[in-house]
Amino acid sequence: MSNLVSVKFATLSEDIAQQLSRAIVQGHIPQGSKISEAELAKQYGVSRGPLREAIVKLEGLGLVTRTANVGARVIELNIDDMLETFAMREALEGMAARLASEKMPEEEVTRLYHLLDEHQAYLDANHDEHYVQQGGNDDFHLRIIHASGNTKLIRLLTEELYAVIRMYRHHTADQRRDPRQALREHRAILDAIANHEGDLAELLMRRHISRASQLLKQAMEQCLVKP
Amino acid sequence: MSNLVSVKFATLSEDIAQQLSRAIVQGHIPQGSKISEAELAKQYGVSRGPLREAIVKLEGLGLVTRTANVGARVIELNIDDMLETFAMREALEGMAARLASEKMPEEEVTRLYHLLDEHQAYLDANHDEHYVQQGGNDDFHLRIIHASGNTKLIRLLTEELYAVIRMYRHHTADQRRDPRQALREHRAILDAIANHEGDLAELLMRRHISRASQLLKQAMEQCLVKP
DNA sequence: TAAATAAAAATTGTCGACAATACAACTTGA
DNA sequence: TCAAGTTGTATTGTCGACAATTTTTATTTA
Repeated sequence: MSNLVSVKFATLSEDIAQQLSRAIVQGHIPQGSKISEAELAKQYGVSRGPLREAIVKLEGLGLVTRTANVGARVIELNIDDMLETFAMREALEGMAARLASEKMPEEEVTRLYHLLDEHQAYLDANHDEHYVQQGGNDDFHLRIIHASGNTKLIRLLTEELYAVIRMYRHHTADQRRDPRQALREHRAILDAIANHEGDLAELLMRRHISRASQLLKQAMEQCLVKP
Repeated sequence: MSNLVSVKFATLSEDIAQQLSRAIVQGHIPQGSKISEAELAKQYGVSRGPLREAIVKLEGLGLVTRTANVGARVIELNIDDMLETFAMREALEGMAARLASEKMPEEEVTRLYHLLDEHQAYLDANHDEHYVQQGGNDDFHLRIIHASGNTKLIRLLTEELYAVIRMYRHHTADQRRDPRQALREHRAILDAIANHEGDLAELLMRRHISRASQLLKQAMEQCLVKP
């Protein structure tokens, strides 16, 4: 009986999985900590069955690691793992950008240009304070991913990889020291997509993500924000 | 109490997940069929608990889809899904080839050349009958993937994506009509890796996989081998 | 006959209890 | 004192039973 709102899902298991995922991503359950079934079950007011099922799902998402007869632990963030994750993200989002440049409808291109204009305006108004776009519908990357039209790719990126990616964002200090640069890169990517230049869109997206991973790496080297 | 050998895993859940996975990939449990918890539990001689856990894992692997209060169904293979899967595979294995060209040790390069020679000899001896390399240690692709050194990439490709990919291989007729062409492509990829030409290795791997998906598509259009 | 409703059966979701395993503390013997 | 073995406790793995939901079947009505 802990968390604020318990959005009612169809089953307890889904509900718990969702809550646990958020708790881990946002650091309420610290990295490397042990997941005690009995404890969490009592905490969330359910029996161990659904909770266990939720943990198995989290293992599939890569948020926890499980060992037989020992239990589950929250993953620990480190630079090597981050680089690995971002290498995969580079490959997959690059492909998404390529596909998007073939399939994105004109209206969505227009809407995305408007979105970038809004971001620009935000930066102008807020003294370059970087905008947070964590998974909302106004996240440029998510829009590109969805425009790829590849449902499997969408699922993998948005439901699996992004859980870990958000975790890295949450646990490291504000790494975007030059949000205008990121915005310029977004605009270049969108230009390529608008012109249906798949190769270029992929290239630019990969560079963009590669650069982000380097920035994140630097941020992690300086200080890993401990929960 | 059905399957031939029940390799003893640490937990029943792992054991069942493994067996179910094989049964689905090999078509012993037909596509689109319903997974009845009670029935399978009796069949494998376990209670519904571990079996349920196994099903949740299979859902994570994308082998079954689950809907609340209704149950799990084996996925149904179709061309669109196949193309989606192979698009992801193209992106990820392309990245793997790129990384492998940076990290693969000389000895492994030599061993892989020998492996390709063996394949060549096999084709010469067996009248171009295509060699089956389903997930064994002599699978060229798996060796490249492992040489990438990216553990997350390895896990995703070998444990998740390849389950579905093997399923497509199993359920479609012999699609490789020109195994020598595939071998030539493998050799070209390995050449690029040996020369540490990451860009080229990635490009060639992507072309290779793209070509394979086109062949598979043609095979599926002609006849989907029903179980 | 067909559609709509209600009862029944089957299946999934959840729970509490027991068994098996792992880890810690303690004892024993050299 | 230290190593090995033993016991005890805590945690996970598994099970069978009950509750909730869906699907099927039977019944009623237009």
